[in-house]
Amino acid sequence: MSGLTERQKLVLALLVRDYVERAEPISSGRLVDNYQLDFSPATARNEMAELEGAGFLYQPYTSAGRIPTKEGYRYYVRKLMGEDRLPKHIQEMIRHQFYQARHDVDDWLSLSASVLAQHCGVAAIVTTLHTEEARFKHLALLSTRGRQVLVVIILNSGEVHQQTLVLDEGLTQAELTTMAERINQIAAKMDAKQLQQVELPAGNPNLEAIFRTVRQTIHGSEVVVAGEIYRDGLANMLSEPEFAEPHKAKRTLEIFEDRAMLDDLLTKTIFESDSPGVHVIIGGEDVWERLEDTSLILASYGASDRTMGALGILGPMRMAYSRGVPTVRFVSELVSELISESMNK
Amino acid sequence: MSGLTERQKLVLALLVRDYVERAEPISSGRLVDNYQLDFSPATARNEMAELEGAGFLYQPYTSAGRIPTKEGYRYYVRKLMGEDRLPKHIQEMIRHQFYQARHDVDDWLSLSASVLAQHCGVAAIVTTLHTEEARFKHLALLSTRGRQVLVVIILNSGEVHQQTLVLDEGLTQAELTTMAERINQIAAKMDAKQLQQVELPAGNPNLEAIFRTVRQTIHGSEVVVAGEIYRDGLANMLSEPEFAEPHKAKRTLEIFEDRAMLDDLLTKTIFESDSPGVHVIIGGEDVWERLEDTSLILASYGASDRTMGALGILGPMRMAYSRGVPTVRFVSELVSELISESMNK
DNA sequence: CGTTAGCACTCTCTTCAAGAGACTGCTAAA
DNA sequence: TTTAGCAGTCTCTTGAAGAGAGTGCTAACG
Repeated sequence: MSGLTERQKLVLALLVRDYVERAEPISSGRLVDNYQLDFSPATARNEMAELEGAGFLYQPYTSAGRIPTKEGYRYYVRKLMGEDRLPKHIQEMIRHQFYQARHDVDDWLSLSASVLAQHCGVAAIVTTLHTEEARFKHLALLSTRGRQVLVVIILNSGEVHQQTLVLDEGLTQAELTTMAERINQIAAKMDAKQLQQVELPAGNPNLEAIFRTVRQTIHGSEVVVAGEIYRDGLANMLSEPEFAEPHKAKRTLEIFEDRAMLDDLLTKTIFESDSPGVHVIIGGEDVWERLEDTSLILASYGASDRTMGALGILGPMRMAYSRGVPTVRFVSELVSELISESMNK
Repeated sequence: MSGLTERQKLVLALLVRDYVERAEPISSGRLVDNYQLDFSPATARNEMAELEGAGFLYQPYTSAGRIPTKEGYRYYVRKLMGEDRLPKHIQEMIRHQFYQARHDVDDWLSLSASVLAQHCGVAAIVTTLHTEEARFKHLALLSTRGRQVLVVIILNSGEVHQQTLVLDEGLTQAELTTMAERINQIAAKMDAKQLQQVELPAGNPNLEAIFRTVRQTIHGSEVVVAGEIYRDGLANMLSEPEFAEPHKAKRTLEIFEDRAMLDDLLTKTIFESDSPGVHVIIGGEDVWERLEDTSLILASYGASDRTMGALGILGPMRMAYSRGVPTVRFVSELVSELISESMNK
């Protein structure tokens, strides 16, 4: 589907780069001038019209320059940006900052936030994680065929467990729904220990069987929960022109303050994704509505293969991805390295 | 010096109240109307002119309404505001929020921040404190008379210790300065333990005597250091019209992110002040330049007589002091109470 | 056929002037 | 001492005009 010509890719890449820097719609003339392209503004205009058709650019109004769309940024990050390492001298600078700190995980983490904020000019987040016993949230019972029942259990984390069960006697869907309702009330928010202590009315083998399933599911489960959150660089963001309107700034700050939101975000991207490395979330990826104009660059850190938390940056969609991605990657690797070392001692 | 007539006080109080609510210059007509005063706008104008002369009000331009000055707010808070308790039903609401939380100091503190932010509509800060061993920062030696020398030692906290010492033999100021210089280099940033391990060149009784003084000073000293900082309600602030200009919002956010600044602020107001209770810092009290347009309401909390930290709110100078002061007081008392109880168990 | 110069057209942004509106300070009367 | 009345001041809004920036289209060019 990558039906873009090389020149179109070039135009898109340069336009994103230029727009990130200037925060103003980029015109054909400017682009050709600024990057000494060997074709004329008219040609650039044609390509830009093409890119607009493909959904990568838009004009704020007829006859203004172009601005990348969400899709434009995504294409840029995935295919055009390249995977540069952070320049050596910056790596050294950051290493130095870490070596000067006290040798203590807490310090490294809060330093990470500060370093990320400083080097990327946006807001930074670092979270620690720990696992917590799972709690029961919701149960649904679905009759499938004969005495077979599909048991769906939802944990407080949102995690879903499914299991089929064969009951002693067939029950109608209505009866199953009533029973599920009952269990939902009894077991609301309980953890494994509390569930163990529930005394069921005797003489209902179906109820007992289902409840046993619930107990087993919760018992074996752990839920990843964010612990501490370190934040830094909020003030940076307010320098960005996109936050000139206070209500936009407010929205972004609310995201930044909303632990539940951040937890969800980090869990979903870092822990439920199978691809390792740096994750870039552009404009909420059409999942998180509130992140409409916001982007994040996230990575996990930890000792060897054990993930201990997530770190990254948060900024306007017009963000220097080509700087942010290598920086986040480098810091996450550095912190992981430091933690591993300190654990081997 | 309180040379204001009763009516002037009334006008000032109402004007502050009204301005806090409306965030616009208040005119004589509006004031009389809104509060059904039994004198005419013309009279109000005369009083306002008087109050302007006294430095409590100003006009943003000729023939606009009036706005309170820093001094206006201070007078209001000190003399006019009254010392209302928080209304019973709000007290109950807040208590409820606390009783629903887990019974754990960390939770109480982060909850405090959230409650303060919510009820006062501004940003909230809660800090924990712990004492830490003092470290050496700087030494100055001043020759006073004959063999008498004034030893001035500065700790890392900024705390200053003075002591006079009588040396074996008189030294010139130049010699003293050199010696101080030498010690400053050797002992930089050392704590008591490190100072103990320093081996001095033998045969210099003066040096030894002075160094002994340094050791003793540092040894007995502890320094109060802020630990965790809980913040909440940042987003609230951006709703205030004073933060419509991004650079102002940025300045305030920078304060909020600047741990060193907050430490200094809290230490100076809460711990070096002798008056207990709630402290109101209006417009930086001409000490902290960066707090120019900002006000804080702070109080300490802790079990019985042991201060464990500080909490309070931070907002624009146009802040609802009459709501903030009782709220901060109540929350600080409530947290103290909860902590005391939990320690007695 | 792709590329490009030229140009008409569109839309925003700035500037300026005029007028409305909001308050004040002053004067003179109550 | 208080207050009605009023001239004067300053801001804010509105509208129109003009400059500026940039595009899309057309037609010419290699």
